[in-house]
Amino acid sequence: MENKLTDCDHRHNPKLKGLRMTRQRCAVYQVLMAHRDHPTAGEVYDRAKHSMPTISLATVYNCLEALVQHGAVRQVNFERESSRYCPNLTEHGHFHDEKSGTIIDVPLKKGIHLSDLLELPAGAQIDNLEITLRGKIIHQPSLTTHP
Amino acid sequence: MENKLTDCDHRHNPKLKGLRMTRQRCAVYQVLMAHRDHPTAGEVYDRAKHSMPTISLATVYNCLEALVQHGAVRQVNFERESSRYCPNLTEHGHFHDEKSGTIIDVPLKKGIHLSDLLELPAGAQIDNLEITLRGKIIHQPSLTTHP
DNA sequence: ATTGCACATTAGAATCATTCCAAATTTAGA
DNA sequence: TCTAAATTTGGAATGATTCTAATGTGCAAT
Ligand SMILES: [Mn+2]
Ligand SMILES: [Mn+2]
Ligand SMILES: [Zn+2]
Ligand SMILES: [Zn+2]
Repeated sequence: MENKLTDCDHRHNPKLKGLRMTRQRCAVYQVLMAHRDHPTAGEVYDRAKHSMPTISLATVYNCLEALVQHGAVRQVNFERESSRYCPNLTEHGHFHDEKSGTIIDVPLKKGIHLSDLLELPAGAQIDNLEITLRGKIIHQPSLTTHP
Repeated sequence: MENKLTDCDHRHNPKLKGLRMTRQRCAVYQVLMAHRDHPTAGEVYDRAKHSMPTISLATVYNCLEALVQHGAVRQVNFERESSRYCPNLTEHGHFHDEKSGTIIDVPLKKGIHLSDLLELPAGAQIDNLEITLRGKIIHQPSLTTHP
């Protein structure tokens, strides 16, 4: 995937409106948008160095924090592992496949209300919800037959 | 709440069956059962020292790990904060009240299936589910009137 | 009740993701 | 262009957790 300069241009990307844009933030943002997976800060650092060999790890942490605060990307945590960063802004949880180590986005079904699922505390105003799943992908024998 | 010696006795507590019981594991387990809140390892350490002043922090970590592996307590993580430990073995999520810092158990409603809520990946076998909420408790003005 | 040994405890050192620091640089609006 | 405020940077600091290796103990089998 090419680096589109407009990715980091406020005029074309409303998600970044109001966030002061630096070369470094642009590079970090493009790293996340390019693969749409869930890299750690260290992995973002490695990828960002391709287009900007002088960027520092501290800056990658700073940029990721700015993007998260701004709501342009999400931070994802599994147990006590390194934080990961997610470019998918739709409501979703995360499935960690223990076999492959992959993290898979798990969309919430439409029209589901939290109060349908949980006995929420009275007066609770929910600012943030995180749903995390761990397990294995079992290969189902295909039901279709090969003639 | 009193320390009941039988808390850590395999004959009276099936949750600990098969787990080799030491004075330290008993003390740590009793700490968790006594308050039924969500202390960090450091907080468990401080409390355990009341009944066993010589216990070490490394041992508290070891005991907590053993109890978690055994399924006798649960480990709970919020973002990158210190792990917390939970004695409630029923299916529930956790609400972190940003005002008070308290963590409140949030029971799952009966008869809810994950597949009702999430578009699970095909063939996913879920070994672990974590639901984490962050927010504030808003005090509702009471609807009852005082004469 | 004794014994043997696999497993547990302990203090302290090591790890390592993340945050902090303070000096140099850059952004973006006036 | 000029300036103030924000950002970047390399390196040091932090802090929760894990590791190490010496010592101690639970408990099943005798
Ligand atoms: Mn993994
Ligand atoms: Mn808090
Ligand atoms: Zn995601
Ligand atoms: Zn709980």
